[in-house]
Amino acid sequence: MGITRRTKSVDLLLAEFDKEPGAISAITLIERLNSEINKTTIYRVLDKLEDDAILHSFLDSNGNRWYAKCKGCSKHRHYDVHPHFECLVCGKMDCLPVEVSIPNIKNREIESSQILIQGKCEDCVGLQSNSEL
Amino acid sequence: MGITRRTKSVDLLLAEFDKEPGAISAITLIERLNSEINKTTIYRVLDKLEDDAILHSFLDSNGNRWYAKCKGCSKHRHYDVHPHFECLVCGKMDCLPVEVSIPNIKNREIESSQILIQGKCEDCVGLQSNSEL
DNA sequence: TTGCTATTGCAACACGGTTGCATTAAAATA
DNA sequence: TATTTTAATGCAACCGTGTTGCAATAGCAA
Repeated sequence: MGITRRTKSVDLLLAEFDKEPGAISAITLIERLNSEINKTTIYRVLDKLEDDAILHSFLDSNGNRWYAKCKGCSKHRHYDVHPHFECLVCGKMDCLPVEVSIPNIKNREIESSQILIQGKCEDCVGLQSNSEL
Repeated sequence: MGITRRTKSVDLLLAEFDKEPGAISAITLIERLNSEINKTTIYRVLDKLEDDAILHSFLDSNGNRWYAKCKGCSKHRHYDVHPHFECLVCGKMDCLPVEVSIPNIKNREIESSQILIQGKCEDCVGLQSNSEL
């Protein structure tokens, strides 16, 4: 069941995703908004925004959940075949506008798939790390 | 730091992976072995077996960790580009002997990637579900 | 303005995993 | 074989992310 009432919590959470082009972790949202919204509420609203296909979520390599705005996710089916990219230098996470094709696998039926890529993002790929100096 | 002494815990854990062709979750191992090994020890031994590239680990869609025997993982680098397949019917998890190629992404440097595919496994793909009857 | 009920905050809990520390037991050495 | 060293273990207590139950609050339709 999705969102039926426009509340302060919904507005505040959506505002965070308007500020930020990439994904935001649930933990970060709780840190940023804890003076204004209770964490239980944050989890509940995120859940509903995902039901409504306004956000989609995925896990990072630590098992923590991240949320990002849906682009082209329908209410009935999430087309989340795009990979998520985690920058190991700055920690930024974003949705890659690429499609990775999962090959058909003999005798198996694929329902969904998640791809997490880790490396250096555009901002960090040029930078020299301390250990390389 | 990997394993330096052959202990009961190491033997018991390795025996579990000899019984089972697929992956086993940490939770399952704790359930199965809790009368013989303390859970702290289980986590510690799994960690070391991973350091030694005897096992590799990955997360499922709930953020729970699974372990599987390494085939072709070197001590220095894990070649875990193979996807992991989670059967949504029977819960079985296994390593797919396929390589999925991650395309190069402009201005980014890829260090590693994880692919989790969900669907029906070989044993469950033919079965009729109750809702379809 | 009233009434219905979705939403919220709070406290307590669930659960996978970790830490610190005293004890035990591999295995190297004598 | 007996001794010594120290890796490995068990235990209790803890940590962090997320959930639940319930009473209070606040959208919003009538």
